[in-house]
Amino acid sequence: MSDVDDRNHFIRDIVRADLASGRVTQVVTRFPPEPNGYLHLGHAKSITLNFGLAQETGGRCNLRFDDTNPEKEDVEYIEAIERDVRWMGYAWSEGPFFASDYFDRLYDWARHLVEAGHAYVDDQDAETIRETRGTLTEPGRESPWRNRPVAENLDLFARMKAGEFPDGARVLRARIDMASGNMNLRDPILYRIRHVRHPRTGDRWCIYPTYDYAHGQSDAIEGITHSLCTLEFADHRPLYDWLVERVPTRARPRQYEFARLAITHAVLSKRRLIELVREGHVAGWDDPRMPTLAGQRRRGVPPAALRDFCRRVGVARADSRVEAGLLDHCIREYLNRHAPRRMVVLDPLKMVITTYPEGRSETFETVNNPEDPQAGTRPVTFEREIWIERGDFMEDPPKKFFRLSPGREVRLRSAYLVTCEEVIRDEGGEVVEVRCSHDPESRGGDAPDGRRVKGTLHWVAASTAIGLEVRLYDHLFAAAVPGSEGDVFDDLSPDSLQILSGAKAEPALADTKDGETVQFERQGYFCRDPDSRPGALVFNRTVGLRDSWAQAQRKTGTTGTAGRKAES
RNA sequence: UGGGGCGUAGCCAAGCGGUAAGGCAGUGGGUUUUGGUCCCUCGAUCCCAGGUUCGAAUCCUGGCGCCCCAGCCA
Repeated sequence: MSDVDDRNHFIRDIVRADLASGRVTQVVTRFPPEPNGYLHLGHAKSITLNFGLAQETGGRCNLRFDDTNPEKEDVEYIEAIERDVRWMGYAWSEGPFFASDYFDRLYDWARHLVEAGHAYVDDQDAETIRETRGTLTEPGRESPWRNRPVAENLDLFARMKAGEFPDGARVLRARIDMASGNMNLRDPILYRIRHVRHPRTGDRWCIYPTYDYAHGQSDAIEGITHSLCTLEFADHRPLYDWLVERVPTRARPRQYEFARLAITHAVLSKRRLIELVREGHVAGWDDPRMPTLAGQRRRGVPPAALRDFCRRVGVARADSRVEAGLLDHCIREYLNRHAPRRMVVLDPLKMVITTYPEGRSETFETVNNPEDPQAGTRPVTFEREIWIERGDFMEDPPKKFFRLSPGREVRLRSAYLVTCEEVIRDEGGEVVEVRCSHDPESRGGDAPDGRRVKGTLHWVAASTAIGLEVRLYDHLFAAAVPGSEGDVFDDLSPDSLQILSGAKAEPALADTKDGETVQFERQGYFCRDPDSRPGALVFNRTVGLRDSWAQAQRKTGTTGTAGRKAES
């Protein structure tokens, strides 16, 4: 994993060429979210691209809210977005900016367009405008108001602004070409009347600029050099250029489009995400199963892993869908080197070491992270009664199962080699306890005679164990491409959340803070959830460890071990 | 039958006329007090068909397939 992005993509080529040719002396990009929803993985790609490009070229990147449609926008989103961008590891030196900061200038520039005969006030209603726009194969028809005198247009536009007309009564349109093959050039609407209170400008305005008009001009105002957006805006580029060339500015921002991010087993459209939240399919915007940045944060995904993911995904113009497994890989790679190890038993089975004296206990210094010597060690208490993972014991094991089974010797991590001598069951035949003998010579986990055991188990001393709730999350959608065969919600996975309430952990786990991610040895990475309270910890599974044993079992059709799901 | 894009290995993605990078997934093997990590191992002639060229994934022509556009959303 590396934040140094050495791989190339076409936008970086363009940026470097512009710098080399002197077209620009400094790269200025912007990340322009509309505050009408939470940021998600798709935005992470854009954030990484925009801020990353500015960072690596010594330029700057503005956070700019595209708040031109007060009907859908809300301050709640503004705060969430700022928090998420910061969490991704990026900062803006000035601002944040808002398109609404430019409403006055935008209005003046619109008057300028009118004066030059490039825009006019159209009295037609929405329906008429739609009908006269033509179709994909037929040209549109010009509005009867298209050739209105400049003075009249100016007057009407001023009165629109003054609030003299009701919503939808008139619009300001660019005067381009009703017969263009590009629908965006068929006299696109620049301003519409909306008597709606704006989150930031309040009631000062009742006319609001459309995206097409506001975006490019805001770019010009901010001195943006490279305006990066997704593919569906490619058709808007001619309009983007048309406007910026006719408005009184010397700035010449250029728009470049790249393919938006799509991921398997997930849905990334704002509309879908809002439905998931509103209809209660998830616990909220920050549900760990959500592809929102808030959700990923709560899931325990490190921002560095997300940046790495975006880097690996690349930037191109081909529509694509990345496998969710790539994100998992990035998360594991980062956490493997950074997350301290702890022993936690998710599905406890009691083990009594019959040869170990009752009442006695001892402490072992255990390494916190074999990948990071700096992480140090911690003491772990061992005693006669401990908890082991139920799935680590099988009375009648399949071939190559090298965990515990009758007569078999395994290692208890950092402690002793133990051999299963007896199995205790309840009336129902359920195994409730396994009894083992231990080899006192194997203190620490190695036998002095050099004999080897194939299995190493994690365990937790019974008397000092702390209980906790563990939430095992899996893909929200079972289908790789949700909705590809019907309704999206039919593809919601029934197994996306499994709650384990009886897990047992070594005491050191209590020393974590909310949001901290640790590795539960042999199981996966887990992040302490803010729902945690003293004595009632809650951990979310961020991602499971790779599990070649479970994978092999799946392949041979054998039932996998309980509580283990690596999932790709 | 309009306009704009895209098509390189299961999934991403380099390549910009000189004889197919890399990552993920998968395979086989080694190391291992996490069946984790780590280390080796194995895969494509580039949507198709013609053409230009000593030579083409890269240029030309013609097909085929997929995506986007008819919001006073962004």
